[in-house]
Amino acid sequence: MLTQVYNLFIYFLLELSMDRKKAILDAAAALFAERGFAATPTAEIARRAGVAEGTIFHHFKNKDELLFNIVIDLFDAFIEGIKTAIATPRNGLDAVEKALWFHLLFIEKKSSLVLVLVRDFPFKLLNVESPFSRELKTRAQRIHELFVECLERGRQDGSICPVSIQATAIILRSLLTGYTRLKFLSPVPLPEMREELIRFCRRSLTTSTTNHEQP
Amino acid sequence: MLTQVYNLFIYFLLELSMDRKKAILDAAAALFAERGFAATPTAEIARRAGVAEGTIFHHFKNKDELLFNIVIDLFDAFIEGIKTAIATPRNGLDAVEKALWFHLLFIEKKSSLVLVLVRDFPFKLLNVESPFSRELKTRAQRIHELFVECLERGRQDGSICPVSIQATAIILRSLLTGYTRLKFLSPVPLPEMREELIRFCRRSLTTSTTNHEQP
Amino acid sequence: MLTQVYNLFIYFLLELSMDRKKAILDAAAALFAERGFAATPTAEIARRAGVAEGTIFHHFKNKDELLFNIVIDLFDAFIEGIKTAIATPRNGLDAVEKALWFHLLFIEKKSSLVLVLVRDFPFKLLNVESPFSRELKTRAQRIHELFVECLERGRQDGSICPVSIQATAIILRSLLTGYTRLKFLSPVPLPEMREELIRFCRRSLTTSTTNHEQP
Amino acid sequence: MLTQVYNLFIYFLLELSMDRKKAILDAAAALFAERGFAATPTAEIARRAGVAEGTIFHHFKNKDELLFNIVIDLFDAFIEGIKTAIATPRNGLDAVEKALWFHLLFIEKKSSLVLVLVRDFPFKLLNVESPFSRELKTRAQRIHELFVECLERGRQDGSICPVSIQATAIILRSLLTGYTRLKFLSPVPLPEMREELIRFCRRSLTTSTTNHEQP
DNA sequence: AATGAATGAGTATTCATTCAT
DNA sequence: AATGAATGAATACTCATTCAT
Repeated sequence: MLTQVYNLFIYFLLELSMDRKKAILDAAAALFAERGFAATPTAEIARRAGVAEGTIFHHFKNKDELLFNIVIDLFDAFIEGIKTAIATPRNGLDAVEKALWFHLLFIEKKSSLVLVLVRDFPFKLLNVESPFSRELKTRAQRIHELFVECLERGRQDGSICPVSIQATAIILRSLLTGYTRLKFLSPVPLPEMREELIRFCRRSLTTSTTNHEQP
Repeated sequence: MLTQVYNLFIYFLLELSMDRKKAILDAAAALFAERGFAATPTAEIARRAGVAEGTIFHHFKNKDELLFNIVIDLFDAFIEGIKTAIATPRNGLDAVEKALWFHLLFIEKKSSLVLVLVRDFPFKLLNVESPFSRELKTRAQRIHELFVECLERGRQDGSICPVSIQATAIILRSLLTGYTRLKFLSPVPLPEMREELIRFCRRSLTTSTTNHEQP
Repeated sequence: MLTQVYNLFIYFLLELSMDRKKAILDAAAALFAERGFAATPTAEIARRAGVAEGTIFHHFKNKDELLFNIVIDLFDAFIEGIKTAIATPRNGLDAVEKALWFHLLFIEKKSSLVLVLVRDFPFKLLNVESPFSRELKTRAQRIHELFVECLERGRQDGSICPVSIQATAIILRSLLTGYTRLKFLSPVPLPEMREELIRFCRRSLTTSTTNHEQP
Repeated sequence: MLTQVYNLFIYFLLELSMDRKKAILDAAAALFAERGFAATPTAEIARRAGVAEGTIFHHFKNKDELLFNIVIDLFDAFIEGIKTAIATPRNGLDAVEKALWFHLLFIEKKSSLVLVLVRDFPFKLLNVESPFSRELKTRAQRIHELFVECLERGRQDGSICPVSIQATAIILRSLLTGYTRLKFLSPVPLPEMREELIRFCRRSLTTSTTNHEQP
C-alpha cells in the first residue's frame, strides 16, 4: 500500500519533471527561432517555460545542450520520416522522389525548428571531440545512407541510370540543404517550385547519355 | 605645380588611411575565419591589425559593420567572377557550366572568407531594414539574374531544354549553396565530385520531358 | 511548526538579500556624494558594498536606477517629515513656519544625500516618460499639496493674509529650493540666517495689501 | 599699399576665426540646452558648427571651457542687465523690484541658455582652485553686491524696513534661483505669478513689525 | 589657423553557471 | 528536484584630446 503511494509520488515527480524538461525545450526552441541562439538569455527561456533559471541547469548541462537536444530531436524526426517515406515506393527512383518530397514538406511543417537549424547550426561543436559532435555525425551519416539506399535500389531495378552513388547522394542533399536555406533566407518568398525541383532531379537520374557537345 | 603637390599630399593621406582600414579588414577576416565572429574580440582585431582599438571604430560604426564589409566584398568579387566566366562561352549551357565551375573554384580559392560566410552569416542583420540588408539583397538578386541570363540564352540557342527559368535558377543556386555548406561543415572531406555535380546539372538541363510514371 | 521554520527561512533569505541591496544603496549614496554620480564607477560601488559588480545589476536594472532609488527615498523621508511637522501646530501660519524649519533642518541632517540631489539631479530622466519621472512628479506634487494645505488652513483661521494660495506655495518652495542650492553651491559658507528667512516669509504672509506705488 | 592688403588679409582671417569661435559656442550652447553637457559629444558640436573637431580645441582648451564661456557670458549679460535695471529707479525698494523683474524677464528671454545653467551647473569646477572657479565667484559676488546696493539704498531712503541686508540679499537670490529651477524643471507649466512673487517680496521688505503671535 | 585620423583609457552591462538552502 | 541570489569574467563602444600634415 505504502509502496503504491510512494510509486505514485515518484511518478508524479517524474511527470512534473518531464513536463518541465519539455517546457524548457519548447520555450528554448521557440525563442531560438524568434531571436536566435546567442540572443536568447537563459533567463528568458526560464521565464517563458515558467521555471526558475537554475532549473534549466538541472536538466541540461549547459545552454549548448539545449540547442543540441532541439537539433538532435529534429534530425531524428527527419530520419524517421524519411525511412517511412522510402519504405513503400515501387522502385528506387520513386523512393528518391518520395524522400525529396518528404524533405520539402518537412521543412514547411517544422518550419520554426528548421529555422533554428538554418540560423544557428552549432558549427563550433562539430570540430571538437564532443558527444554532440558524435551524435550529430551519426545522424548526418544515417541520412546519407538512406539516400544511398534509394539510389542503389534504383540502380538495381533500373529506374536510375548509371551515376556515382556517393556523389549523387551528396548532390541531392546539397540541393535540399541549399533550397532550405534559400527558402528561409530569401527576403521575398520563393515561387512554388517543388514539382520543378523534383523534375530537375528526376531528369538527371534517368538520363543515361549526356551529349553536350552537339554543334 | 602646387596642385600636383596638393594632390600628392591628399593621395598620401588617403593611402595611409586606406592602409589602416584595409589592415583592419584583413585582420578581422582572418580572425573571423579562425575563431568565428562572436569569439573574436575587437581588441584582438586591433592588435593583429597593429592599430589602436579605437581606430576600428573610427573607420567602422561597429563590429557588425566589419562583417558587413567582408561579406559584401566577397559577394562583389563573386559577382565579378561570374560575369567574366559567362561572358565568353559559345552557348547558354556552356555559360551555366562555366558559372558552376567558377563557383566551385571560388569557394576553394577564397575558402577562408567563404568559411566566414558559411559559419557566421549575419542572419540578424537581414530581418531589419538596414543598409546591410539592402546591399546584400541587391547582390543576391544580381547573382540570380546572372543565372537567369545564362538560362535564357541557353533556351534561345537551344542548348537548354524547356524548363522554368526562374525555378531552375533557384535550383542551381540551391545546389551550389548547399554543396558549399556541406563541404565546409562536413566532418569528413567530401570526395572529389565537381565533374559529377556539373554532369548532374547538364543532364537535367539538356533532357526534355521525361515521363517516368508510365511503365 | 513547519510553517514557522519555513517562515524563518524565507525571512532569513529576505534579510540577507535586503542587506545586500541596502549595502549597495548606501555605498552608492556615499560615493555619489563624495565624487558625483558620473565620476563613480559601478565597480567602486560594488567594492565598497562588499559585493560582486554583477550583484548590483541583479538588484537594479542599471546605474540610473541606483540614483533613482536614493532620490526617491530622500523625497519620501522629506514628505514624511513635513507631514509630521505640520500635524500639530495651532494655526496655518505656524504650520508653514514649521514646514520651513523642517526643510532647513532636513537639508543639514541629510546633507550628503541632499548634496547628491543638488549636484546630480537626474534631469535626463525627467523628460522621457519613465517610471522615474512619474514617481518623482508624484512626490513633487505631494510636497506642493502639503504647502497648499498649510496655507489654506492659515487663510481659514486668519493667521495668513489674503494671498494666492497656489502662487504662494510655489514661492515658498522656490525660496527653499534656491536656498538649498545656494547653501550647497556657495564657495563661502552662508551666514546663519534661518531665523531671518522664516521672518521674511512670516512678514509676507501676515501683511495685507501694501500699496507702495502711491506716495 | 601692400600693408593694407596684408591688414585686410589678417582682418579677414581674424573675422573668420571669430566667426568660427562664435559658431562653436552657439552650437555648443544649443546642444547643451537640448541634450545636456555630458550627453553632447564634441564631434556633434563640430558638426553643427560646421568645423572640424580639432578646430574646437584650437579655440578652447577643453570641453569644460566651452561650458565655462557660455556660463560666464550669461552671467555677464545678467549683471549688465541688472546694473541697467537698478540705475534709474527712484528708491531702493523700486530698485529691488526692478532687479526682480529683470531676472524674471531674463530667464524667459534667454531661456535656452538658462536651461544649460539649470541642467549642468558646473559644480565640479567650483571646488578646485581654477580660473573658472575664480571668475564665477567674482560674478556671483557681483550679483550679490548689486542686491546689497539696492537694499542699502532702500534702507537709507526709508523705502525698505529694517532687515539684515546680507541675509535678505541671499533670500532674494534664493527665491529667484529656486523659482528659475522650478520653472524649468516643472513638468506642468507654472501659473503666471510674477506679479505675485514681487508682491511677496515687497510685503516682506516694507513691513517693519511682525506680529505673528496674535491669538 | 584648420584639419580629421588616430588614440586608448575608461566603464556599464550581460549572462551562463554555481550553489547554499 | 527546484530555486534564484550571487557571481565575475568578458567586451563593445565612447569620446575628449593630440598631433602630423
